[in-house]
Amino acid sequence: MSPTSKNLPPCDRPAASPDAEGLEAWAGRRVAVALSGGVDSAVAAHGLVAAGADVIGLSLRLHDPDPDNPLAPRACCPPDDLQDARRIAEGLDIPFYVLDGRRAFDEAVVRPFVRAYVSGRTPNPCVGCNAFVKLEQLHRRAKALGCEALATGHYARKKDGRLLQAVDGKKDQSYFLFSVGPQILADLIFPLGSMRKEEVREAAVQTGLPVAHKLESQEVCFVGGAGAGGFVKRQPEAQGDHAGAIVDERGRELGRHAGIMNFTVGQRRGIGIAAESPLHVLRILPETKQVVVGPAQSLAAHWLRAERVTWTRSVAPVEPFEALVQIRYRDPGTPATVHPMPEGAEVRFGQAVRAVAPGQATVFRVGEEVVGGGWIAEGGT
RNA sequence: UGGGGUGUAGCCAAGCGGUAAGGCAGCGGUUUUUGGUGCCGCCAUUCGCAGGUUCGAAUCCUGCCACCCCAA
Repeated sequence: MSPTSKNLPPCDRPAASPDAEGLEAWAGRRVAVALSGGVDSAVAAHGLVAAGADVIGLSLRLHDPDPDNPLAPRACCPPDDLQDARRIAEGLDIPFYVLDGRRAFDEAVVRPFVRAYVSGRTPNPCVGCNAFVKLEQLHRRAKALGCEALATGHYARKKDGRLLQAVDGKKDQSYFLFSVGPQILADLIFPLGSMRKEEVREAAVQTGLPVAHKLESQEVCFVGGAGAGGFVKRQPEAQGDHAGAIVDERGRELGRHAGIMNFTVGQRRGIGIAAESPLHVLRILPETKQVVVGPAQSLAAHWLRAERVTWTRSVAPVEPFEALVQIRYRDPGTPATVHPMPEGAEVRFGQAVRAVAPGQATVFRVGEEVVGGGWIAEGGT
């Protein structure tokens, strides 16, 4: 059978599947809203309140401030934001609860983040945070509170129970949601999915939300000013010597580096070696602590192997299918054939992709639907 | 101490009388709910050193120093 999207299993659509379109449908119904303290979730909450829903605001405390390692000013989900979330809830006159997600966050996000760097991979903590911490915890509480659905400020859409990209391609966050299981996905609402960021911002200003002018978050939330490398170095898992050689593709030593955790595949800056053309990190070898560098063209790859692959539909595909595959956030996607395998998948690209970085999330799309994704284990030409 | 060559920013390197290209590295900013990429900007009052010629020298002359090669 030739690989085609026809090989995807049908989607079993729950009769009461809450879709994002038409918030009016939620009038009089109880809905929880995840409030981060930022603009997006505030507008989402406002939309539901305006639609006449019985809204409950929920926030999650993910980590405590570290006085020795102050957070970057634009980090997402800092503890301070809980105060903003509360102000928003008060302004909307809705009940507001804060859950303690600190332990789950540490176990499911921070520890794996550190382990990944120590073993030469480049983690994306935001994916796991969304799926394993935020949505998991908030969804459970929402259910316990008798809510029919959980709304979030993600830029993503749902249609017939399927996870779709947001209308605003620049802000689309469906990538971060690939590992949200079908059970939770069925109960999610994305009120911002059809809005553009400017419209959201405008709506926040119009309705006088207190956080209307807050900046976009754009840093790993728990990593302080010293950056990921500095944070990792301080962790118990990272004790010991991670320094090693910087070598070219033939294995010749070109220089030394202070620690494997300061590099990621594709990286150019910070290598510190002058060459005729810019050098990029090609591979990181944790066993020998070597960082292999070479010219940009050596970053081209045609396949990757993903592990811990999950599917957004309740029936996982078993046959190969054609998809648009993203290998990093904000990657428009490259045509490829996805071969589902037990616990994983192998992806063969129709054209070269640049810098396949182990540890990063790869997401499989068919049209605008996110059908699944996994974690990059390795890639090659 | 015979001969030849080269000395320009951290590295590579153009310039060969008219007032210091470019690349790499580095630094800063921008883009971005990860990392990275990309993009923008900055980065030699000075050309191994000391004299001289000239209106004017990195470019010409003299001397010195350093390194490289050939060679016996």
